[in-house]
Amino acid sequence: MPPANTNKKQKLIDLKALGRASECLKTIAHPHRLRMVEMLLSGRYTVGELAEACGIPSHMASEHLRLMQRCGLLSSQRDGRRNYYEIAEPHLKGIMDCIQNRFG
Amino acid sequence: MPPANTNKKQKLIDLKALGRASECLKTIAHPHRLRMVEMLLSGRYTVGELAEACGIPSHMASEHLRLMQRCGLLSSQRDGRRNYYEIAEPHLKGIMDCIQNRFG
DNA sequence: TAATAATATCGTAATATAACGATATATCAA
DNA sequence: TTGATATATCGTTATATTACGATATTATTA
Repeated sequence: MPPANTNKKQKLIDLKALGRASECLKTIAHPHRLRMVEMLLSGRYTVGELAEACGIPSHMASEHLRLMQRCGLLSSQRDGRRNYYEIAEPHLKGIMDCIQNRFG
Repeated sequence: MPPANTNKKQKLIDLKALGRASECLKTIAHPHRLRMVEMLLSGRYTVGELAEACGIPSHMASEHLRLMQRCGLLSSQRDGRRNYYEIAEPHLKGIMDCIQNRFG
C-alpha cells in the first residue's frame, strides 16, 4: 500500500542537486563498477586487483575507476607503479547497503 | 581515511544481481525521475501532476514513469482517464534518504 | 455523437555510453 | 640501458539514451 498522500508541500531537493545526484548514480550504475565499490568499501585495492576480480582487462578497470574518481566517489594514491583506489564518498556505504538489502 | 583492508574474502553480491541493481540505478539516475520518486515517496500522483512539477510535457513524464514501472520501481492504478503512480519498491526510500543526506 | 482531456506510443535525430585494440607513460628490475 | 610490469589514454565502432513532435488510445462531458 502506498503512503497516504498528505498533499502537504514538502521541501523538495533543489533540481541542480538532483542533477548532481543523478550523475553519481549513473556513474555507479554498472555491474563492474558496483563490484569495485563493493570491494573498496572493505579497503583499498589496485587497478589490477579490481580488474581481476571483475574479469576485465586492467585498462578497462582503469577507465571505470577514472569515471568514479571524476565525480568524487573515489580517490587514489600511487605507490610505485601501483595505483591504489579507495572510497572518497562515505555515502556510498549507504547506497551499497540498500543494494545489499534488495539484491544481495 | 579508507577502512583498513582486512584482505578477508567477503561474500560478494552475485554479478547478475549487480546487473539488476545497475539497471534500477540507471533508471532512477535522471533529475526528473529522481524528482518523481521523491514526490511519490509522500503519496500517489497522476502523470499530469508529476509532469507539471517537473516542468515537462506529460507525454514525457509518461515515458519516464513507464521506464520506472518496467523495472518494478513503481506501479500504477488507473482511475477514469487519470493514471495514479505510486512507489512499488520500498527500498527507494533508503536510496532517497542517502541522496537527501548527501545532496539535500 | 462530437469535442475535449489525460495518458500512451511511435519515429527520429542528437547525444552519451560501452567495449576494446592500439599505443603511451611511468616505474622497477636485470 | 634494456626489458618487463602496471596503469592510463586514444580512436573507433556499436549500442543505448534522451528529447520531442506527431499520432493514437481511452474516458469523460456537452
